[in-house]
Amino acid sequence: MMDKKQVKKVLEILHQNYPDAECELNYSTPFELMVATILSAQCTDVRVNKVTAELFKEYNKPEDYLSLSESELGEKIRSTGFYRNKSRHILESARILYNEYGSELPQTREELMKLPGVGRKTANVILSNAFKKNAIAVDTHVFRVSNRIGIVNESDVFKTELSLMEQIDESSWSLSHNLLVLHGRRVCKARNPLCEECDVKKYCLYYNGTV
DNA sequence: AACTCGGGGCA
DNA sequence: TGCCCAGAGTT
Repeated sequence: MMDKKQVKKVLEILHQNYPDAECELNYSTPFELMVATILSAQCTDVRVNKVTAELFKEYNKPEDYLSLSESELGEKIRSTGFYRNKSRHILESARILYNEYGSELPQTREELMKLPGVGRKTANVILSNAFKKNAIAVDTHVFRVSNRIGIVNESDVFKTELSLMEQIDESSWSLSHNLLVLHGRRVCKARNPLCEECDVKKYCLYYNGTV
């Protein structure tokens, strides 16, 4: 496993490759970020962006969802997949936020994870991205890329989250999440990763161990 | 830990 | 046609 100095070097290289990383998940309100992140489960980013761009024109606050039925919202978000579950979760969460939180999102992980459809990953995205709480969200990209390179060596996403917090300075947790996601999407793909055009391959355990 | 939800894009 | 994608909930 890499030491912190090597990790920092890898992240610096990735940052040079992805200067747009800060702009990821830049929704205008925490509620919009929550909805978009719920929609993102097992769905590509371009489709989520396409759906939210249309949806948020009329439905961008919890109260906007109170009069929607599950099937009505389901049709609007159909193309993101799992739309019946997502529709139910979004409507239930909107109702809870309206009734119990004055339409504002809570800022603790415990309260966020009580909202239907909000798991640990989504809660951490909201904390780090909307509230700057310095959480680090581990999705499939972050899990795969950080373990391949050797930034961490863990068997599940929760342990990966804890190890990443040890390996990365707190001030760059949020940025590092975005860098690892972008690298996972564009280069370090789940299947057929583009190792030859990867700029951190010289540091990568996966590349140096298997190729 | 395994299973289910799911439409759309791509080979 | 078959495979895969910004996860979460239930058992």
